[in-house]
Amino acid sequence: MKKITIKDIAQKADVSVATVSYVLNNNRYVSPELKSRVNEAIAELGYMPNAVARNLRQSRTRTLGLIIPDNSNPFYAEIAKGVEDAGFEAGYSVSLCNSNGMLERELAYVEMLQANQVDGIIFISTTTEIQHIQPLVNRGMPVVMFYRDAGDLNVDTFKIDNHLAGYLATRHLVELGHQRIACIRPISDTNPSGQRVGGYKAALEENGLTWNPALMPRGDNLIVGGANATLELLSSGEPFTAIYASNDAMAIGAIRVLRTQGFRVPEDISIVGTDDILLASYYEPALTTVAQLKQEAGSIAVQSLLERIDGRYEGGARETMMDIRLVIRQSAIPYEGS
Amino acid sequence: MKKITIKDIAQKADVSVATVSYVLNNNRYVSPELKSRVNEAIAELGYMPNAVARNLRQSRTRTLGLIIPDNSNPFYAEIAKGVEDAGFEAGYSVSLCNSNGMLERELAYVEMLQANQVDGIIFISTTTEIQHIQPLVNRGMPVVMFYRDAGDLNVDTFKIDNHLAGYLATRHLVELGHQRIACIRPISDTNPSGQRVGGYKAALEENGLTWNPALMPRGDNLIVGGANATLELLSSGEPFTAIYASNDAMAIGAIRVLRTQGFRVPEDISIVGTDDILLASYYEPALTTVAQLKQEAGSIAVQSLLERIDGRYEGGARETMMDIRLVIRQSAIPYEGS
DNA sequence: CTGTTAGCGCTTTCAA
DNA sequence: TTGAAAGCGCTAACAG
Repeated sequence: MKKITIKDIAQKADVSVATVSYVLNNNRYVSPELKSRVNEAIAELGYMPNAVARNLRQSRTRTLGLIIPDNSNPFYAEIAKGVEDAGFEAGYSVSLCNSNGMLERELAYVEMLQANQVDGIIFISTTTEIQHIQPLVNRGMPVVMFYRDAGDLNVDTFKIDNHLAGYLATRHLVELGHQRIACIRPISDTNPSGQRVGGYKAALEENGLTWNPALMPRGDNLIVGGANATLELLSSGEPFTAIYASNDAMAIGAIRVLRTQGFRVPEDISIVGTDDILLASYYEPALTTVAQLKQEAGSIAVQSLLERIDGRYEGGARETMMDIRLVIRQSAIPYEGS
Repeated sequence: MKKITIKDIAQKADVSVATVSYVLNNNRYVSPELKSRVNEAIAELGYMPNAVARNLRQSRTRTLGLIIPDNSNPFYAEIAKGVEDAGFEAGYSVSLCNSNGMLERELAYVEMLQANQVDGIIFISTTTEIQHIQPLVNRGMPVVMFYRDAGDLNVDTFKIDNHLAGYLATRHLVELGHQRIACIRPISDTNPSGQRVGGYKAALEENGLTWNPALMPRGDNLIVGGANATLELLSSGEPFTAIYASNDAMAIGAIRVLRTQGFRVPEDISIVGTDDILLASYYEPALTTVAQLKQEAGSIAVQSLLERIDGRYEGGARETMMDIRLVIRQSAIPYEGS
């Protein structure tokens, strides 16, 4: 089966290849007469344009690279979906690249995407230090990056407003009537989960409540960490009716301990987490938490990227805080007084 | 920043572009002398080959198209991951295409992938009738397809052996000592879930047990369907100690009903499902079920596709039954006699 | 209003 | 052992 090219169409329609191209792209006046001859030929021969040739000629591919740790992780899957969807709307293909947490593989993909002349790259890097993408950016490749600092690179970054997350969760508990709200927090105050504690404090203060270090035990960012912190909290003797957990894993650890210690959740103690991990919606009780709008974030990232690709934005690095939202499930209920 | 091409390298190294190409691809003898001059020039100028130009010249792109309903559905996500991984190993990019269950969008992607000259397409179509890919195949595009009949198309198909699924699940229950094993099945015996019933019967017969229509109620392929069927089962008065549910949704419906009726699972009644849906592992008790090896299936699909792409296979349509595996969790335990 | 033609950057045949 | 040169299929000056 011989491959049909624009040349065959030109011949069949008895026009120049230029005219065929113009008909195809509808970017120059072509008389109805010729236009219909061309279209007929196209239909008859079943012609399909070759985008590779066009890409070479135009030096753009309408393809985006998406580098993520693992598309089978539902978290990244959501973002990927947002990217794919926004890409499709804009007429772009997206090339799926899982780094599997390996820097080496990430680098291999960066190279591959560059070779393939993708128009832009969306990046969820497996490393904190992102200097390895400097050459990319220097060559003028539009890049957007999730969850990382741009440093001195001219890339747009998308982050979550951790302060706001802590604030939204805590405010929810306050609005439910809770006054003694504990906070289970990570060892460090500087990591993402740690930054949420600031929002917790702010929400309390805004509502005339004070925060009390005795109600703010620390633990690892894990289920066990949440469990240990909760044990500490209980043994402190300080009364409380609700807990804000700075991430969902710790929230689940807290629920487990409370249960073993004879408390009911949410009847005795309400809990709000943060992150909306997969387990959150399946847990019993389903966890009220603060979720990131992942799919939307993916779409917005594409918009930013396209602005750079299309030259609609030519400034320096931009930082976007991604939308988050309180997801109300069953682990927090109104405080009934005592 | 001017773009560096093979020509610049040739000039700098004072050799022909041909020689540069040969060094790059290592496919012709080049004297060490020239080779090192070329490599130096490449390093100095920071040259990166342009795959688009190469693709045009070679009329192949080392790119695979992956059309699936939705990459954020964990089931497809797993398959996608297998595809991406096998693709990466083989030096192929994969273009992610979600049809979102819309035929229109699926068709748009088919067109897009063809235009982009992908070397092959992996397909999980949103429709049962797949005649719309006929033109694709006729043009010689290698295609593999999941869960669909090839009909008269020359495409490789990947399916699950439903009979085997029912067999494995039931045999597990038999091996646990259960003798009175009910089966919750769908309305129709011809859909995938229905075909599993044959395996159920076979496993029973193979072990000298007989199947009894009174123990085989039907319901919709949904949680409610499983619930209703279980109610019917209980009201039949026939004794049983285990249930094989022809899909996980029905299994969960069954568990819910058994609980409300005062039975414990698995202490009183053991249950095995099929599919390994997401909920299966998070459910309480975690569901023992028959799972498809999704990631592996994705990888194998790529292998088949590559065989066609590389011309290592030139025959007609091939049909592959995908591996499945019994996943033992907590919903089925040994029968303790009575 | 339409056609001619020079490339895009690379591979690969052919010739030396 | 190397180089010259003809395209791959298309776009977009430029010319008429």
